[in-house]
Amino acid sequence: MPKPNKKEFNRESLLNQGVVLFMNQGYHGTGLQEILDAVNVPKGSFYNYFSSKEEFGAAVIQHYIEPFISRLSLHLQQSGSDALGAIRRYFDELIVELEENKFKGGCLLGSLMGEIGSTSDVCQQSLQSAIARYRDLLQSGLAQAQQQGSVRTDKTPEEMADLLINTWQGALLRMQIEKSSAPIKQCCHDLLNDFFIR
Amino acid sequence: MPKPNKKEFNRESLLNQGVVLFMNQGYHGTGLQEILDAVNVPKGSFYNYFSSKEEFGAAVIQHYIEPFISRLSLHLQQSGSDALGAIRRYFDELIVELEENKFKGGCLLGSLMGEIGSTSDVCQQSLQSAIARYRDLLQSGLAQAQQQGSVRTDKTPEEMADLLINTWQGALLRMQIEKSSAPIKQCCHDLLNDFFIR
DNA sequence: TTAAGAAATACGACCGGTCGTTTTTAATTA
DNA sequence: TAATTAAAAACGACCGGTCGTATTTCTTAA
Repeated sequence: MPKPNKKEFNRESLLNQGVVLFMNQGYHGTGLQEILDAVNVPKGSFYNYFSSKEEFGAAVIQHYIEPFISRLSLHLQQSGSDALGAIRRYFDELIVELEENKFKGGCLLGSLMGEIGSTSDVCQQSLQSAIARYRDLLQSGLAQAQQQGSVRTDKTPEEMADLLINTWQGALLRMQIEKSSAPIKQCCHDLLNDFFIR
Repeated sequence: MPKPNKKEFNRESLLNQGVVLFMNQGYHGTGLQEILDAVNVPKGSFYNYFSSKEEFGAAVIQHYIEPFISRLSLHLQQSGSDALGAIRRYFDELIVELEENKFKGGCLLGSLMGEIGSTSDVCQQSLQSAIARYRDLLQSGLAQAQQQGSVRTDKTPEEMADLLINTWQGALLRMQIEKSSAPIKQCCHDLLNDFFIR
């Protein structure tokens, strides 16, 4: 019989809900009770899944970044000779989704970097590794684009990947308080259609 | 005799401490008690100065941005025919100070945008106006630089000011978790010494 | 100038609630 | 029955905010 594996299901549900609530209300602004209620897991059971809120937060961060890496990775391997186009299409997809969400909550990584990046070592390390993985992928895409001749070669792929990530993060913050997608659109335009090509 | 004006002094002390603690621990991560203890103001007195924690947060935001506007403004009016140089020197100053602080706490605006930008209307508006004032000043500086021939003219000063602010914010977040000034240095270099000049 | 009255501020105790976590009990499995 | 896991109950600490009251400051009138 297919074991329901309720434990793994609950764990996943908690992580999913953690992403949503941490993104909308922040880490300290979200109580465990709120997360547990949303997925119908008793409070006493939480510590069967995670050893503390802090460790849970670190796990939420890793859980959050996974889909983004998968999607960007897919875009890159699909469009063989147009890596820059793949990156453009990937961010365009994100913009569409952010507009659908009415600009509620930008990027969990950005929000948590500011809120607990300096106070929680565990979460800081998780943020570091999440961003590093994301950056490495973006960097490899930009390196491809350089070889394909669509991106300037007088800057390293790493430098450009970092710049793109940082500007994107800042633009997401602006988007939230301006309630407009203009900042993120301009971010992509300025970098992907101007600065990175020469 | 010089009137002590204890009220105004206490109010200022609370705002100063609010900046420090909100920056290091976030809004929800900082209790009123902690702020009050640090400046020796009793709990019951807080609400003679501010009507709620939320309004206090909004006031802290305005209090925070003021020195930055003054400093940038001073740099701009001091260097008559080199507005771009003034902007460069202003950011270089910030970088030095951030390095001295060992990268603890980047920018209060960035942190609070992510944490409460979507949940507190009062603070969201305060963040909006603070950033708008800062952006307008930076924009006027870039416009000067354009007239002086040191900055490209095929982009509007507004667009460049927004890009610089957003990238700077993102770089500050990265700085915090990487514990390195490399992101903010690269931000200034990429924009002020490359993208903005042609 | 002074006395009296009104208003604002100072202050600590305390409110109901929620926080993250631990301990204890109940249920399940071996 | 013994061992393992789930969940309920309880824990102290702390949250933002309110209370009554004591003190100061400001306003007014004599």
